[in-house]
Amino acid sequence: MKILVVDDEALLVKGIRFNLQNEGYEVITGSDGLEAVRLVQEESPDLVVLDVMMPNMDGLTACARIREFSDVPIILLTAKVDDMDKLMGFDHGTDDYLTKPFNILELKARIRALLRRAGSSEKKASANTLSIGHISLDLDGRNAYKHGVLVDLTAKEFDVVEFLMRNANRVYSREALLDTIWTYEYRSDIRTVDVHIRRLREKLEDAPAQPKYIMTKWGVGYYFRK
Amino acid sequence: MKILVVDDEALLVKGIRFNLQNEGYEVITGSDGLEAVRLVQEESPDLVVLDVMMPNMDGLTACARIREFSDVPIILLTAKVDDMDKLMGFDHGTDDYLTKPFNILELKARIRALLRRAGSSEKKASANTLSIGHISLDLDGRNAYKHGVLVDLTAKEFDVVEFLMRNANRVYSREALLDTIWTYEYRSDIRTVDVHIRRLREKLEDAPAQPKYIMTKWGVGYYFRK
DNA sequence: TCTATTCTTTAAGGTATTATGAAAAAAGTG
DNA sequence: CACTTTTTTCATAATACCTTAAAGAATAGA
Repeated sequence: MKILVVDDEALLVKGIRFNLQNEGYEVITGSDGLEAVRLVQEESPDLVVLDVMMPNMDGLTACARIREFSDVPIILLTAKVDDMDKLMGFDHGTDDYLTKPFNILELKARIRALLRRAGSSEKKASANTLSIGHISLDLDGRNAYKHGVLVDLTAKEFDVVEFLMRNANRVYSREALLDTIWTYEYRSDIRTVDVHIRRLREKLEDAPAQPKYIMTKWGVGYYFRK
Repeated sequence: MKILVVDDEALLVKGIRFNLQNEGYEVITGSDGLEAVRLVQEESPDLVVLDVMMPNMDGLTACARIREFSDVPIILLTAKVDDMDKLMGFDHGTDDYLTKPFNILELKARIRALLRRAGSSEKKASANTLSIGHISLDLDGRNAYKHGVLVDLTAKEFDVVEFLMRNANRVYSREALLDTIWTYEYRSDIRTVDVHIRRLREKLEDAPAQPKYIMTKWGVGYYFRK
């Protein structure tokens, strides 16, 4: 799966590329609207991530231009909430949009959803779950189950446990977790992670004080034990 | 891989150079911000390590200047925690930063990570392990295995055994170990190393009193026998 | 064998890190 | 705008870890 990412913030593009490549996607990048149109023509990617605010040609115009010859799925990134208004009113052929700052997990989720939808003619919607021990996640419904019993997790709690389960047995520092699960430009109190871990243990572990899955690696960080 | 290290503390630069060269990197050095910018232009290194506090031109300015013509990965070294605030905005084009004093292992790890990320177009995250005899390390999870059985190591224990295994058959004095694995400017009791070695033997050797891997070189230091 | 030196082991105190409780701040909702 | 829920922050308690010190064991050299 080839994904085109176009934004004039080089650092952001770099971060997105890194994350998507880790996910197994092929990533090509550009930095303005004209380039976006050209790259869609030349590379025919499977999906496009496009910033609204860009030099030369803005994302909305680029989007419309692309639609003249392709119906590749397009995700727009908007910086200001004001931009949303424009998006809502006009039909530029956008398939989805994301307001900055967003977290990488969210972008990944949307990309997965769009790609699945695009190729849904052949693919069956397989029950999308992730289970380790007595804990399992329903990724579509964003529900968690403990011993098969539904447990109510908040959005962030789900993000945290999903990330840890996807990368079970791998230790992540609080900093690393903040960087990937929280919004990419925000650095909040490091202890926030501890509190989320505690809530998850309360909700998912049989004995929260002696966790069997949501583990602490002393002096390093947290991990989900498989 | 060519790495540029710029810091006005000659001793620190020397230490870093020594360590990176041991790792197989080509190292060039400078001592102030102006020199940093010049050397990036002239030598086009693959990565830059830059101190924030320097004569002539500070690291942040140098970083921004370099970004005008190059997107080489840059790691900033900051002495005071106050400096961190400035970095937090990171519009300087920094890719990573490290607070002094740091230990060499951490710097190496960050360099490895950045280089991998920079050239990640080819590489995929492979199971990252290190095995000698019946002892193996899972570098991602920071777990150790003895005869394939998980053994719980503390953060420092893991650092020590990882270092020794990476440099198997090579003897290190206690001083050398303190310098590389502990923070570089700190000199704690020399016996601390002994205690860590003992714990490692307890956890990893079949017969801790007759070690087969974690060896003593009498009158010199310790090494991991391959 | 004896002595000096170096290494191993033990145990305890201090330090740094994590867990917990509670409450403020922020984000949704109707 | 009031109300609920979620997220973040902060303070304190609990605890794992690291370091230190000191005594005992092993080694090398005389």
